[in-house]
Amino acid sequence: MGSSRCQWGEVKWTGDMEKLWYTYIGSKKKSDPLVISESEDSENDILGSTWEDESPKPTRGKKKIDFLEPKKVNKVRPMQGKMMGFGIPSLLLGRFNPVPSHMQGCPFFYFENVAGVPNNEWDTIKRHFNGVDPEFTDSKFFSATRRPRGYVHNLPVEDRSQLLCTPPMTIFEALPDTQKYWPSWDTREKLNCINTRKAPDSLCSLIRKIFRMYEGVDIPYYRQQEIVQVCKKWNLVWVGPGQAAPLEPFEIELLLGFERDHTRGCSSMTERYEALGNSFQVNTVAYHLSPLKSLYPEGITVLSLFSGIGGAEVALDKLGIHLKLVIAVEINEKLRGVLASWWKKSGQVGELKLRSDVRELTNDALSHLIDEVGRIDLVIGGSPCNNLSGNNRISRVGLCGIDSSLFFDFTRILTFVRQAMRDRGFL
DNA sequence: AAAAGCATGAGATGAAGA
DNA sequence: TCTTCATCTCATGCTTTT
Repeated sequence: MGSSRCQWGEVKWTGDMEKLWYTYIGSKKKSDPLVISESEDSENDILGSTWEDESPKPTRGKKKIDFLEPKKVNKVRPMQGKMMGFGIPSLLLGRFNPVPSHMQGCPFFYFENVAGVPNNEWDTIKRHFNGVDPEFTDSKFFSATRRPRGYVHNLPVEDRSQLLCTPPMTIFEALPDTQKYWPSWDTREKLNCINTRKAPDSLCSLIRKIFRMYEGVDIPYYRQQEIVQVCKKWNLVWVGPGQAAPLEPFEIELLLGFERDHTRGCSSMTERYEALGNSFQVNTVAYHLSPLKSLYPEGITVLSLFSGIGGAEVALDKLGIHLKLVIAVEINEKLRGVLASWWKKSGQVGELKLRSDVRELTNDALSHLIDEVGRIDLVIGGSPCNNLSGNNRISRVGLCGIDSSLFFDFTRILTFVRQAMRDRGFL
């Protein structure tokens, strides 16, 4: 059942292919119309007549699929919403509680993590920041990719500004070469969230085969929907006729607001995808950090935790804020190298201090460090999200997870630094 | 040894409908 | 106001290939 004998040209649709296809779509349902469609004769499938006669029965618990042509075009979703609406925050001023007085002032702090966390962990995060509300922002308002994130900070929100160099805001603007291959029925304007893994080539060749199967005839609407579904799920773009492919690292770099080949220093493609998937979207962060420019005309001293490929540093630099001194803490040696090479390449004249592990920044170590540097103006970073991300099906256990628990080092370090600044009269 | 392929859903959100 | 339904998610661990 389901294994079809129908054949178009050289390509035969086998049971194995079908199984793989549905694995990639992510559907558990084996009673989807694909099976029905190819059980009997394939002629009707191609012509689509079967599907127009078939009245879609919205059975409970099953996924409803439109068999007919779409009646209306995609609606534009309103940009505002409730607490989790991910609007541009300046439009929502007054919605957030003010930062408690004892959390205001020097040093500023800026913490980032994924928006969709289990167990109401944002409440826990808020509690560990002494009641500072997270601000939820989606990078789709600053770039061509989605990236819904929560940011806890005590930065001023008045007089924010975006980078003068506005990034491409749509897929076609970001990837103009792909436009001529984009099927009309793939109506995406924004890419989904960049993650840490590349889509497998087997999926892309499967899509190629499907296009070859329907060579000369229209691809049925339900099949178009399936293809769009996998493209969304795996963030594929069209790089040839009927040919979808994952984003190249340099494309992700540009989408996230970095220079091309920013992560060239990584030791492998796998590592490069992983580092980029874990990174900030530079323009979004720059928007939040923009008020710092007028506050620190002489330059800024930054403690950057979980630095990764240096999204925070790049954002500050793009804002034109002079980096007097950056203490960057990053456990991956290659990524420290990426940051160091950017530091040199971008002509920084300030000092870059590299540390490897936030856990090694004990109170004693911090004390020494602060004696050495004097004053810290900004503590910034995003702690590991693997135990929080919805993509994790194995160990999505929350903040207590083996990696995500490093969050508590962020607040521990922040508390110590704030106290030290207070002791030195910098508050 | 290193890199890539492959199999693995729940849970939250928000729009639309009842 | 309540229900339904589509949509999306900074991934992990094992196996296979290079």
